[in-house]
Amino acid sequence: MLKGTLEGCVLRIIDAEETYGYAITRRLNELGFADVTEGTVYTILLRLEKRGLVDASKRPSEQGPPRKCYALNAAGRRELATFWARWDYLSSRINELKESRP
Amino acid sequence: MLKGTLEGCVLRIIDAEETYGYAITRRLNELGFADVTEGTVYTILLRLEKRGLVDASKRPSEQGPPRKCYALNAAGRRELATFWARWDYLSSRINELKESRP
DNA sequence: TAGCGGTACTATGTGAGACAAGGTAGCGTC
DNA sequence: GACGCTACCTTGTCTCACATAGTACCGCTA
Repeated sequence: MLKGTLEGCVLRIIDAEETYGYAITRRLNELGFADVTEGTVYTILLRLEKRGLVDASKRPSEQGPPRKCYALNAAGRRELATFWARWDYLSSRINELKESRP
Repeated sequence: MLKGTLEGCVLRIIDAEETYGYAITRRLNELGFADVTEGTVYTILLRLEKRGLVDASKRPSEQGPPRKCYALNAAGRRELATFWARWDYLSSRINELKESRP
């Protein structure tokens, strides 16, 4: 039902700033999604790329191997908007259920 | 990440009132979870029963076959509490991410 | 200069949850 | 007796999340 939520979060992070897998993982961890690992993020990123929601480009790094930077394109922004709509709807339904008196 | 949310909702509904699969499905639908089907609910119910979170009992129905009524037991109430804790944590993290300025 | 730790990406396999699809059956009514 | 509603269960499939493991670049230091 709420599957694809992590994917939405990744879209949001990319929307805020053009970035890359390793940094996205660190960002998610510091945002409180503690047990999200690189493997998880990279599979999401590849999926997003395959679905044509992000544009990727290689950039040299100051330290370590080159980075694969991702930017949201128009389709990605549309997807993000529908994701938030879905999220708002479902999360408020769940909160209603939680708060409702028997 | 948020998987098991539907399961939590089902636990909540049973916690509010001892009830059965068919009615739970109708309840979820009218609560706004429109595309939840009976098959989905029954698999959740069987899982809950197997995990010892609910107690089941057959009851005759006024119309139609007998109902399998479910009630939350102590373990189920504990599970529901930890589910809400998890939900509160994750949903507020996601809302923070949503509301945050780039 | 070899090794270590941090950065950075990729591939592959697994498990569980959500869902579709289909089947069985009791009961009331037209 | 066919239809429609109630009520349950089974089986298969897809995808997401996650684990695991491997490759490789770079800077530091012992």
